[in-house]
Amino acid sequence: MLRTHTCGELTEKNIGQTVTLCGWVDTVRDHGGLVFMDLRDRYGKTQLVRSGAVTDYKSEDCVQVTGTVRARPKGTENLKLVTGKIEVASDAVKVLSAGAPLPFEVQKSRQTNEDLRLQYRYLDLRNPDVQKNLFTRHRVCQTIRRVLDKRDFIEVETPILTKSTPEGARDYLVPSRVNQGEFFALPQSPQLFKQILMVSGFDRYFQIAKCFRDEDLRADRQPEFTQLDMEMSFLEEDDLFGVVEETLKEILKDTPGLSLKTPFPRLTYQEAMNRFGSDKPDLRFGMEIKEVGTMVGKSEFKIFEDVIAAGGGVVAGICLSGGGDISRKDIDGLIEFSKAEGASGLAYFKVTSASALDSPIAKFFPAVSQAELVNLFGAKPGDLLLLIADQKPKTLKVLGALRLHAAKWKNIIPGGVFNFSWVTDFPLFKYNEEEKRWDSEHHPFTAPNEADWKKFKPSGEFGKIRSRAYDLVLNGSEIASGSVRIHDEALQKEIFETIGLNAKEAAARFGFLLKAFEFGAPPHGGIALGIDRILAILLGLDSIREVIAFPKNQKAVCPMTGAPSPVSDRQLKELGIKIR
RNA sequence: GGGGACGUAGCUUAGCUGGCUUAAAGCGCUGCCCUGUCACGGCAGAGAUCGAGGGUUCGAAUCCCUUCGUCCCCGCCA
Repeated sequence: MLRTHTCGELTEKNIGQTVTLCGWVDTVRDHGGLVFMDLRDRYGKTQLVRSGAVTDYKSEDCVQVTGTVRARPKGTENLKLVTGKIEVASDAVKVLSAGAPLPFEVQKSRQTNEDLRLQYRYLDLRNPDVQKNLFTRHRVCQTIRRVLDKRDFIEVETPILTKSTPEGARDYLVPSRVNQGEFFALPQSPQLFKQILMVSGFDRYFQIAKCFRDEDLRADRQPEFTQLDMEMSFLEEDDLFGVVEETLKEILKDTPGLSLKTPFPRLTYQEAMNRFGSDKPDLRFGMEIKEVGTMVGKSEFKIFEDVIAAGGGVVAGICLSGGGDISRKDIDGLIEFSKAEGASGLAYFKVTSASALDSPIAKFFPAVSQAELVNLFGAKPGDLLLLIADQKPKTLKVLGALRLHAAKWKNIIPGGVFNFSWVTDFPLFKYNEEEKRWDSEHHPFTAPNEADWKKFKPSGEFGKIRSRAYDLVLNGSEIASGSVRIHDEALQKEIFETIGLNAKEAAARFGFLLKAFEFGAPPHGGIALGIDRILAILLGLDSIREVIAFPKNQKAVCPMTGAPSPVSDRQLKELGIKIR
């Protein structure tokens, strides 16, 4: 009887059986008439086939082998690369589809020029190492659906062709043929639809949703990406954090050898900025920022004195463990880096003893101050102190960047660690210098911290108002962002007024949402998790392109299909569009 | 829009302070040899207008300018 197997399914139990195997030829070895091949299935598993004298096939041909499973002869059974103890002695090898000469070796595609990989993505994806990423992605999505279904979430598809609401990122626009001169936009996120679903009473919604943003690309940013979008009614932050933590815990269970402690630690935005100079702090290592203002304020170093005297200025720094042996050239590199980040300079001190510093500017600091500095940072001889003096926000930002830069350079960030944390209490607004007005930091439907709103709104101190927005951070990457929303019509109007959106404009953009809110909107909130980013980090990959089947390159072009591409005049005419 | 890196056989790279290069190596490819190999081994061979264009020079893969392509970062990403 004929039985069909994939390579990975065959074991010693199959010895004696006649099987048909289909797959791709991984390698062929010819030993003077005795020919062996490794046949590869879709899991990247290979099976050794002893194929007699048949040689009219080669690497990456798609073949069908019929033969008998049998034990390997003594001395050849302990092999690493193929199923060790058995082999298939073929009676017939049929080439189902011959492979053309290869542009690169499939097994080594990860070492190949990425442009070529993407151009021949189908071959790149034959590489088991690359294929594994998509299998993991599938597994993660199944886990998400299982966990959320069990928790009574319902997955709802929202439109891909939708309304342009030009805020935030640029929209991808789609011209309408039926309504010439009018455009759909591809969704930047299902944000408004999921809030409307709350109004409809689906109080637990999720969607594994494609989102589109027409902005410049990065290793962790593609024009189309996937997010796990969620929204819940009648929730408090803790409810949502719990669901997300449970989901991630289950996801990490799929990855052997990893465990996850919940609940995740929480930091406020202010804390994150003060301690790490970032709203997405990498907590895998210390090197926290310390403000040193008062003790160096007593120094005779004029630059520091002036900054502090100016008001709003601070002196703060970090301690680079073991950085004391830094060369003059590398110091210059750090100074240049700091300046590129906006600092006017960088002060550095090599720690020479438990109480003494070595630096071109050390002479301006009395021995007491030097000892205090060493003490403050808990520095050891051989460490390097890096200080920035400027207005507080800029100082923190530069030190945050410097902290990451120096840690990467010194290779002190541990690998194989997954460090999740919540960052809460983001500011509600940020000041737009160009437009001379306040903008929403997150989006205009984000609920303010109630106490802050009451306290600072009347006095117009909008910058001090915290919001109920939160981010989830993994190893220094923002992997999720969400908020408790506004469900009160009057409050929503006040927010619009604050960001300079009059009733008419608000109605034109979000009228459908505001209208929906008139009919009994429940308190609600939600979050969106970047699936691509999470996968890339969990799999230890540098780019989300590795976890996307058919990604775009840095110029937002698909090297395989050549998209985007010009269209015919006829198509344009039908759409009523003229190209300049 | 700005800063940086890279571009040399099908692939990965070396050479690049100008001439010892008739551009080198590994992998892959082709042919021959080998009956237990699995990163097989041995022998032989094909394969490169050094991304493109221009310039400097007696002489350019190498220096200069322009241009194209890819990647990383800043800006941008509510």
